[in-house]
Amino acid sequence: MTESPRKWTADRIYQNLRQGIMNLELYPGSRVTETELAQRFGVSRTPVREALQRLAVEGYLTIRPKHGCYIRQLDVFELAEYYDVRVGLELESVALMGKRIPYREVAELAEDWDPGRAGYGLEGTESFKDAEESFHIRLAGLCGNPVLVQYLKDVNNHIRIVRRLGLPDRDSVLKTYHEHYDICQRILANDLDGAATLLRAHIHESQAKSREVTLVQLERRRQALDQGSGAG
Amino acid sequence: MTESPRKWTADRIYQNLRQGIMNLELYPGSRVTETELAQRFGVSRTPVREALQRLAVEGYLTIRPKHGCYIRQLDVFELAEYYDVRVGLELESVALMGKRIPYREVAELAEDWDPGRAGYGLEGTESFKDAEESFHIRLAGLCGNPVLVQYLKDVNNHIRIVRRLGLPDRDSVLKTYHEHYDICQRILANDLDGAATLLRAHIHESQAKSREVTLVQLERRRQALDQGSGAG
DNA sequence: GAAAAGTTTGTTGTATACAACCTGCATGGA
DNA sequence: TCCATGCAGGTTGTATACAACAAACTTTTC
Repeated sequence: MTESPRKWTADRIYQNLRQGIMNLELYPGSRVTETELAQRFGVSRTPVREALQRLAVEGYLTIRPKHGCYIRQLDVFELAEYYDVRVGLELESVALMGKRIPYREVAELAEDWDPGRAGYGLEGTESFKDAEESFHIRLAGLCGNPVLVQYLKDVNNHIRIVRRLGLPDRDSVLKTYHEHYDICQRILANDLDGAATLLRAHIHESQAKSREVTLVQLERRRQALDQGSGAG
Repeated sequence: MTESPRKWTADRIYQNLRQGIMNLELYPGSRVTETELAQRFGVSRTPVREALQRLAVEGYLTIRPKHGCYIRQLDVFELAEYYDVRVGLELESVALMGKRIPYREVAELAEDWDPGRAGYGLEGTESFKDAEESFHIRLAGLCGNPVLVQYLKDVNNHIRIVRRLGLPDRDSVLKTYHEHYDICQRILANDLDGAATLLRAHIHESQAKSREVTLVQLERRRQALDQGSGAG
């Protein structure tokens, strides 16, 4: 889905809006109109429409037929549901490794998440969040099922918004290193069930954390936007 | 994703093309152009473009940027991958029932698939295929995670093409009844792990069957299209 | 005869015009 | 005071025009 610049204008708008939604610059629930966006980007409505339609299909916003587009609301319950889907997909990816365990690749992955050489400069940075997400994608990728990975990426698209909200402290970074490492080790030890159990717990922790963080951060962001004016 | 008629023209084209792709009237790999479709439906290119873009995002066709649209190839390996995703999602839905087992709804579902009162008129009909798919959607729906169900529906959209290819004989219909019924019974007996095991095996059987049937039927359909001319 | 360059045709991408429709408000009546 | 009707503004949905680009074909040259 994240192809290279496919259609210059339309794709630019798409990427731009997507980022805006992720960063909560486009506040959930707010309305955007094609005309307004077309003016803002200095293009016609056509590429804007294309971008909006894509975003709608992908779940970033909802289109009320003859009325307008609304940035998708973050619903804490719905977010939790996405996490459960993640569990289903990621656990199945581990199960699929039973056919042929990709020892070498898992070992490489484990090396990158060795708590001994943990990147202690990363805590509190966006890049740690990216790395965390990347771990799960890489791990799932090793099952040899690109379709599953595609679905997992799609799920990630929906939870990334909240995934980035709370910045992790040093302890939770280290904890993540340990957990990722342990999951890999279980796989290397041929204990796929054990890996699955750890993975499930790991994702459930994220799920719980996301629930705590969401409402607080959302409110904070709202206040910032209110003060900083309507960010035209 | 299967909303009611959202936008008259564009949605009509979308539904129409989607059906065409499902029924293999639009043969996999063939090219379609916006202009051609616009003429065929007697509308302008705009709604056609919208329909094509949706179909592209949903994976029914691929758009080569300045060249045209190609109906998605059916790849037997890829289809198998979709089946594995199904396993992941459906098994997780069963696992999620652990929080609160919906006895009454599962009992109703079991009743509908009681082998004793099996609908023996159904074998060989399209409606049996629909019912089969519906069982899995209903079952997953009972876990109380609409997002998961949405993903499962999406997966079904991709495998429905092949799911319908081979018509089932009487034996496999009865077998399906038994398996569906047994899965429900395990859940009612509070044996979610047992249900999961059965479910996994059940889906894997479909997966294997689909693999057999696909290539044969695909070839048959191709020949029919060749004989019956280009089906303008 | 083969390869390369220029041309031609066709298709998509974007801009704009117009029509249908929905929403909200104001006005009028009960 | 409350509800219904009509009007106005704004927004989307569709049609069409034009430009940019890609691929295929033809022509030319070696």
